[in-house]
Amino acid sequence: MTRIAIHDRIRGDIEGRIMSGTWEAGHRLPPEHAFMEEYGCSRMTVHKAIDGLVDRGLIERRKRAGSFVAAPKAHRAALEIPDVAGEIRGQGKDYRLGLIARVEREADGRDRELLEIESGPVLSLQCLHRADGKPFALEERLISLAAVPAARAVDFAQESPGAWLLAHVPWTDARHRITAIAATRPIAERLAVPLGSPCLSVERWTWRSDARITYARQVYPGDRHALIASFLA
Amino acid sequence: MTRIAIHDRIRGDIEGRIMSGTWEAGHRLPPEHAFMEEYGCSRMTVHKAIDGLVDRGLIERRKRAGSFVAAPKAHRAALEIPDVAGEIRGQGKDYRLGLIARVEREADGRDRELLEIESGPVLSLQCLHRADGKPFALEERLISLAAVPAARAVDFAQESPGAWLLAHVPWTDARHRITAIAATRPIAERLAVPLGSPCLSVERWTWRSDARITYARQVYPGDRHALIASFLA
DNA sequence: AAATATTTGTACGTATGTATA
DNA sequence: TTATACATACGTACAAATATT
Repeated sequence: MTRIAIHDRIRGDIEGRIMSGTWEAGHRLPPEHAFMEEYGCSRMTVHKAIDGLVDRGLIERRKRAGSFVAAPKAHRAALEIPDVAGEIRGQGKDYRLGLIARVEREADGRDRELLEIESGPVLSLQCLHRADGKPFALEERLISLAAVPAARAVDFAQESPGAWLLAHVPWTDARHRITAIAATRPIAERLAVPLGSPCLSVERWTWRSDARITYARQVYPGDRHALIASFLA
Repeated sequence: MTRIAIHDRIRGDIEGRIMSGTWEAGHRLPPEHAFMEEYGCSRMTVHKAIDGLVDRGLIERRKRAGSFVAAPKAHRAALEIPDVAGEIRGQGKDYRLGLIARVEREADGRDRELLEIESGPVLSLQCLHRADGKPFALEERLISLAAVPAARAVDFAQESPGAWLLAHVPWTDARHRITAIAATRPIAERLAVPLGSPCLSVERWTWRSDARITYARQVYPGDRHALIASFLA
């Protein structure tokens, strides 16, 4: 029983040698032929193993020259940005959604800027996510109704906009901007924190192909929330 | 001239149909045989094309059942965390490093906790990164000298600890924690911001295999700095 | 409950193209 | 210029998992 695929074993072996420091950045790997012999497999199989490492940025290939251990890049970390509802429930807490405002309108200047659209109808939402009754995050969201007409019919008092969009709208690109801000009066009141206290602001722009779908800004009380990012292989 | 690889073309075509919404989440793709005929290529080639999409999480495969468009997962974003010096220079600004404190000592209670070590010598550094003369970030760093003895000999008044470690020490894992904090008095003074003003705190723990290498905490003035994370394919 | 057919998973060996030290 | 080493693709084969009959 070939419990583990040959290419996975080769990949793992190489990865181990890189991670352990045996093969440092810039080290030239043996040519694929050498692995063929070492593992008694075909070159395709070796190639596939290395393919995986190239995808992960651990190895760079240059024709004629060979395959090399890549120089460590700047730290890249994978930041999980789950929808707020899922995050709260994942902590075993009771999630409740409060819809503060829902407005359908023609895009005004700010809407156009944030959604990068010329014109068109937008849905503007403001809501407060609560965990075990306590304010958890304040969310401001713009949805381009031209891009997502179905959003008109959704009852966002029941379903959080993030969760609904995630489930119904595929995106091709998203960009996040994370800053620390001081709580303004409306934020302080909604989140029940002192005026001016530090808050974490996470803004997200989401595209599908070249159309902006939605803009969201979530504000968390700074002392009660942290974003965790893990090393990205 | 085969300008573009067949598998890349197939992959792109499928990706397009998913992204455009033509194939929604849960949609079953035609079997690999169908693509063989459509593109007049071998199954290996089709398989490789789909492999790429599986790696990116766009498609899930089940034997006998087929390949399916995956449900969109929670957002994962790639957070670039370059070393501060590189980041400042990348913005075309003049980088200067100020070493505030450098202490070599036996690990005290807090050191042991942050580095997850029983005991041993540590190097504690505090420094201020400046961009065009203005305070940019305050860094507090602990290095386990048992794991990185070479750090003893480095002149961290010349080279930023982040850059040196990145270049000299391979890591296998890192974890980041991002929060918003209020500037304490020492922070406010070093960064030249008002006491209590919001700051972005980025903490990082770095491992090699199972040994903790270093702990770092960087504090940025909240209104002058943002972390940018892009969608992770 | 068991047999069958379908579909993906892995790997082989071969061939030819391409960039480059 | 040439030999090397990666890049792509072919066709074949059998294994593994699982819907369907």
